Amino acid sequence: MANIQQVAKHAGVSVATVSRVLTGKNIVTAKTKQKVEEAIQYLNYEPSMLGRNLRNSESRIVLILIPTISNPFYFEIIKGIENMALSQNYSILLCETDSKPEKEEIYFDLLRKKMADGIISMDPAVNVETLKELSENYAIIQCSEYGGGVGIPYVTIDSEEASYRAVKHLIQIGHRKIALMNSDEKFLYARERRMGYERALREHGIPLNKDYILYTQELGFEQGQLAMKKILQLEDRPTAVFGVSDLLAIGALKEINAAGLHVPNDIAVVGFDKIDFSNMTNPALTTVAQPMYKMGTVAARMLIEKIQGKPVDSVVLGFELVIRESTTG
Amino acid sequence: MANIQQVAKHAGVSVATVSRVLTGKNIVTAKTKQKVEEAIQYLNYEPSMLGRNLRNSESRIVLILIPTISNPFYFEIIKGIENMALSQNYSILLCETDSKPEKEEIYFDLLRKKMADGIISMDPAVNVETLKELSENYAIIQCSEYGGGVGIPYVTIDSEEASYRAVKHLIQIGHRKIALMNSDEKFLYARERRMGYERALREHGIPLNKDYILYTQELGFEQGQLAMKKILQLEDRPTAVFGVSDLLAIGALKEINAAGLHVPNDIAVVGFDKIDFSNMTNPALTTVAQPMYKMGTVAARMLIEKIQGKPVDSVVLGFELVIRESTTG
DNA sequence: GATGAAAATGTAATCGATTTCATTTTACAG
DNA sequence: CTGTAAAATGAAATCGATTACATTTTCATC
Repeated sequence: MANIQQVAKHAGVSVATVSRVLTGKNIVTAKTKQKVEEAIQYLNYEPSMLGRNLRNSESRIVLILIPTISNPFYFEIIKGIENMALSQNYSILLCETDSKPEKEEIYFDLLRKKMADGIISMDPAVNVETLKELSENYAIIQCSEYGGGVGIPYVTIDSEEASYRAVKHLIQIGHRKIALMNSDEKFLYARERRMGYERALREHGIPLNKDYILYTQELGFEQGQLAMKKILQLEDRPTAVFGVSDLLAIGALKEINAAGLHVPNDIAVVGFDKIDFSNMTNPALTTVAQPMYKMGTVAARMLIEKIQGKPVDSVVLGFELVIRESTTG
Repeated sequence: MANIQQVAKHAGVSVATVSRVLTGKNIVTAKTKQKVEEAIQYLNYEPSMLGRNLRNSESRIVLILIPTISNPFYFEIIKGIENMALSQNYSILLCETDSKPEKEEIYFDLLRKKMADGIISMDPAVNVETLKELSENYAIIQCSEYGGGVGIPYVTIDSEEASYRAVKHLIQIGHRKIALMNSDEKFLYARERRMGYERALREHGIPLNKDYILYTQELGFEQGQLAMKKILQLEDRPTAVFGVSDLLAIGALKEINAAGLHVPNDIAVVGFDKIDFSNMTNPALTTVAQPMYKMGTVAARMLIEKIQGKPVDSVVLGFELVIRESTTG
């Protein structure tokens, strides 16, 4: 509980000198340095971030905005962000918005009140207006999800292409009746994924069937079950389902099994994200793997550069189709 | 980017008066209050937590120590902690230790450097010595996991009784050959759960079979698969498996399915924790539900009271056995 | 209108560090 | 031994709030 004053006094030097030893930037005689270090040892001194942060006008905390902590999709990204942040002496504060503006505001306020130095937003439902406004004065990066054309740097993958490749895979193994379980198209990624889906069909001369496209409010397991229920009731039942999240696809799996049908023999299933659980289901899920860890580290680096006032450019990363039992038996 | 000085100047009052308006504690004339509020509006002023925190010698941040963010078991607890913390104007910093002392130290340092006001530890592998030492000067609560007899307040459930009830359920539906997939017994909860298992067997006159007790390094899916592989190779194959975490049980499920056996007809499975995914598997998992959200709110309240210097007592919460398809078909 | 207590406001110290600028010490050449 | 430039150190301002204490204002009462 000692402070820098007491260390200075005990070492017989000024606080400035102690500070120099602490930050290690300025030159200090080996002898005085040792005196100071002994005093630090003796008093069990730990520099207070409160004082340092005030003086430096920084908090060394970055915010990560996610809609919900329950979606494992964010795990690897968060790990990536965290490791990069930690290596630069930043701590991360995980902010669950529940896609509610009120909760979002709590965290925006943290930024305004200097409790945080920047934000990495992964919430597709984020208020883009406010975000845009904040980005004029604060460091903000969009990760994975992004609102187009607002001038906020982002890191993401090519959703359209990823979706195209997933559907193309289904077509190549013989499917022509392919359902799409999509998210609300107010989200850019949802529009892009539908476009990829349509492009694959078009390219293979498969006519678009509106009944095969379903929209869900959220990307969770229950929504997947519900959507699958509807699909199973269609007269001309699809032989394959592409869900834009693994949780949706896992919900579909469960529902198909419950109906006494077999995956992939009766219906093949493809997911999106390659969350840990996509490998634990029965059968294991074919899915699109985003480079999540990488995405996290890139986002963190971009944010820190933004905080330091450097200019940063948006980044589009690659992806990979992981073929497993739910499409190939 | 205005500070309190500028607000005071613009409103024609002293900084003390502005501060009084901000904190709302001291009495200020309606007229001056209005002047100040107008100035705040006009200058777009937001009080800096950096200044406030230094002056108040607090950071209003609490740390949550978890071994890994990938285990969904922690979700609900975290939500509980977060909501309670938020309501008291605290923010939470999620700290993944990977059960590594080095990472743990990073977060302990945050506490020592006044970057955090307290810690809720959910890491069973935490260094209890250091924790004990820290608890003399800082606010610390153990949640869910705890090292006994170190004098740090904790909130948990009665693991022995929960385990006893889970095994008793298996016995009641006719099983006598019951395997236990347990965690390393260096953890108190692992010892308690084995004791509950043994008590249930003893009470029903079932002799203990050492071969039926397996130990895993971690509580993950892969460890569950591995353990199940071993169990399937036993000469006298068990008809039921009790895993001390849902992830272990889900690993077992997958492995049983892969071996062409049926759950629960060939082998019944029981998990522990009632994570979201325990309901998404095929079949849905019978499991022990811990009151996770409640546990989180209680832990947070205890921590905040500790921070405020109040004395706090440990709490043991109830649990519930959730019977689903993996034991009853 | 004077008086005094209560209410409102202001002044200045404080929290704990960093950093600019001034001063002292060191080291080396002459 | 002296002079001087460079290196080391110190004094004090600063970051932005809160608050103890001092001072001023208000207002009921006589």
